[in-house]
Amino acid sequence: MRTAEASDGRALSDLTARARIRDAAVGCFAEHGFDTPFRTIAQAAGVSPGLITHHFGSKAALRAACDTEVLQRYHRLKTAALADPGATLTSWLTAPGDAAVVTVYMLRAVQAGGQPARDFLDSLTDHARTLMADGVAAGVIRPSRDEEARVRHLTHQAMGAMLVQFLIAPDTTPDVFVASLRAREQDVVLPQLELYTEGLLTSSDMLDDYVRLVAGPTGGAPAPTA
Amino acid sequence: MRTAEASDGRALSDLTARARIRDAAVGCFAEHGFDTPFRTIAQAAGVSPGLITHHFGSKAALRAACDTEVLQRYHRLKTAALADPGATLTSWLTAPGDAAVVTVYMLRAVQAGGQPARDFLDSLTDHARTLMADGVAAGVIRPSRDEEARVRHLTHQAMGAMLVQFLIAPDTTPDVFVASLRAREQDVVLPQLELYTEGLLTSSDMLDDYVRLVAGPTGGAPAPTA
DNA sequence: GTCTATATAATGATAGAC
DNA sequence: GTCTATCATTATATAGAC
Repeated sequence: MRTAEASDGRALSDLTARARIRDAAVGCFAEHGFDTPFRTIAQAAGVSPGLITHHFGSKAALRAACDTEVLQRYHRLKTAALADPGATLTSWLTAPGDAAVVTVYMLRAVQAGGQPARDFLDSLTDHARTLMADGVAAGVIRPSRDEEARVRHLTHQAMGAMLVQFLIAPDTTPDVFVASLRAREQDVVLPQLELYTEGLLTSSDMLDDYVRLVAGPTGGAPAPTA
Repeated sequence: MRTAEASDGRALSDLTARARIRDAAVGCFAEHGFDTPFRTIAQAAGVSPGLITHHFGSKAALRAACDTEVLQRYHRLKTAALADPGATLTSWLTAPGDAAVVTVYMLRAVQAGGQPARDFLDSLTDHARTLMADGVAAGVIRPSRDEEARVRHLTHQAMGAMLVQFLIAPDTTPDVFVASLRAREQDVVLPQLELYTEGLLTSSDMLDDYVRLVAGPTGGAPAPTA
């Protein structure tokens, strides 16, 4: 008899052992990193270490299963947040509980690099692309000469700044980390709002020169009028 | 007979064995990460693995010696670049050779987190602080309501974006990585110049609200007039 | 100072009993 | 399906010969 595999609610303790191991691994990976030994994961799942290998075959396969699980949770949280107009991107990414685990897991995946890092960053970029396009369409965000380059760069920049905050923070639980992010909010929101509102440079000479030099001869997009 | 310990020029092959091991470790750590086994480092240094333990005692001590060495190289490169008015910060960070090793080593140190990450980021922030203050004094950079928060945030953001580029790039040598950074320059310079020149938002409402809400009651710095 | 050989510890993966 | 016991690998650190 197989119980439902937590297609939505989750948190039920009567799951398939495979699902329980996977969820325990997601939690351990978020909390202690991907080098967490099988013994720790098995203990968290309430099973023996050998059973992990029995169900997943190898550590790489377990990691892959956790990656897809976290990506699914991310998309669930994303659609739930899009339905709530009051939630900003950083507000729900730093919510405690499941969102905190997803956020820290993604940070650790980016930290570890490789294809999983690219996959998670692509998902975040997809998210930012729609938000950015909506903002431009609504007139609250200035258009760019290269929208795709901008959304990628801003996503990498935002994720990178968050990753740096994570890397210099002491080792804690996901909930404690996102709480520290919110606590230090004033240190980042003011500079960020200044930058997004007023820019950094007093003159547009550097941008003008660059556009004339690089984007000009190749027939780049015309300068936005907004 | 002890030869000079490479106080400046370096690259001499007649160094103390300890220095040769340290330099080999710096190169291996930059190229293959801090998990490089002793065998690889010993082979690169032309010594036996046991000699590493004999000279440094433990792997943590070797790592610490490499950290201070790289920090010294960074400061040497920094002062050399400050003497050259034509060099920008990213231009000499992405120069091939010794600068590339220093850059990638620092990226890997930040990736690994902990106290070394904080130390390297502090040095980079110190560097940015003077550049930013000079720019504000020269009138090319807008003043901020909180200069210290801005310099920290912008440094973390810039380093974070570079780190993300590094983490999603395929494993290569430091020289190849910084070359790829320069090759992809147009993907990041245009969005960055747009952001630094024009900002992102069309309205200053969010900033005004935030300043009134948070910085106002606590007697924050007045809005810059530039 | 330097090397060879070894001790020790930890981990992922395997084999077989229940 | 699950567990216990074991294997094989890897890496750091140590001991002692030269």
